[in-house]
Amino acid sequence: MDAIDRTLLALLQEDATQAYSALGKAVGLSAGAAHERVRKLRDAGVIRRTTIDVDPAAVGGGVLGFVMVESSAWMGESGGRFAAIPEIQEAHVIAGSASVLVKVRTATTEQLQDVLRRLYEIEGVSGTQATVALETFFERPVAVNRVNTSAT
Amino acid sequence: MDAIDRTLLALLQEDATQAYSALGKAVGLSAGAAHERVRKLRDAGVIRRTTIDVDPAAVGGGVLGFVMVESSAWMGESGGRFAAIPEIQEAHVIAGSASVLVKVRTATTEQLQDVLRRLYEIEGVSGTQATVALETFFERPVAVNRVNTSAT
DNA sequence: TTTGAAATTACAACTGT
DNA sequence: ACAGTTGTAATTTCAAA
Repeated sequence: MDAIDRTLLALLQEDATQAYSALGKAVGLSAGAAHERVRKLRDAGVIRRTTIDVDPAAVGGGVLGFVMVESSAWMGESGGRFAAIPEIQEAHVIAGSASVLVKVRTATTEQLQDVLRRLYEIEGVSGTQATVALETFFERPVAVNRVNTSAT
Repeated sequence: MDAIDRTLLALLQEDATQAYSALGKAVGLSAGAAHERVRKLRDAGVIRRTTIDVDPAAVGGGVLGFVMVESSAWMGESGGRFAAIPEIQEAHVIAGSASVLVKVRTATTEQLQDVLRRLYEIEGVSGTQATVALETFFERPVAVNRVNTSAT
């Protein structure tokens, strides 16, 4: 994991369709060498997968909400219950008064309310505190150009 | 945007490296037809880009925090100030008591604290309320298999 | 790093609805 | 006109020297 690897990651985050020859040129390497580096990053799990970025509004996810879920019980094993709600894009166990923070995308605020209803059906959930996003400044991939602390 | 398009989106979210022949087979179309549909989804902006999913922990982003940023002024034009902090992965203007919700990834909690310091340097920011994620249940792409409301 | 074969993409012209 | 099929040339991938 040196500076070249991080540059490759940043370039692929921007556009994963570009050819290895272009990647190699950008970092001063041959296409084969760039290819080999990317293969190793994949094997090491640094690159989890190649995917597409879909416009949420185009697939019925124009309303973005965050919900603080309060609980009266240990929620550490409840991940599957949250994952069963497709509108939930992320779910994190958090420190603090609430127990779980979820990120929700729906087409309408009515559907967001319905997600709250389904959240209450999960055992241990004792309350929710929902916030609607009025505007998204940005959503971007993890920054890779930073002093590294862990990893190979 | 019919059912086949949504299936193609879901397949590409899972693995954007697969060949059009495989995509076509999965939806009962020829490789050329699948290619044409994906091209149109790209042109329409439904597919914003092809990218890689990088493991945050491998690039110094093992600590995940959410920060509610309170403000004493209109924050609608401050997006650039937040974007200038690379550790911030997302920033949303929200309804409610706080003004902006940001998602932050750092290597350590000390670095998270330093992000808070930099947030206070943004004009109008009057307070922050940070929460650390103890565990991430899941983070996944937007669900595409849903009744569509907008779009072509 | 370079090479070369295999696979894939991108782009035709064509067909049917 | 529109969406899909088939065929083909140009790239690209990927393993091996």
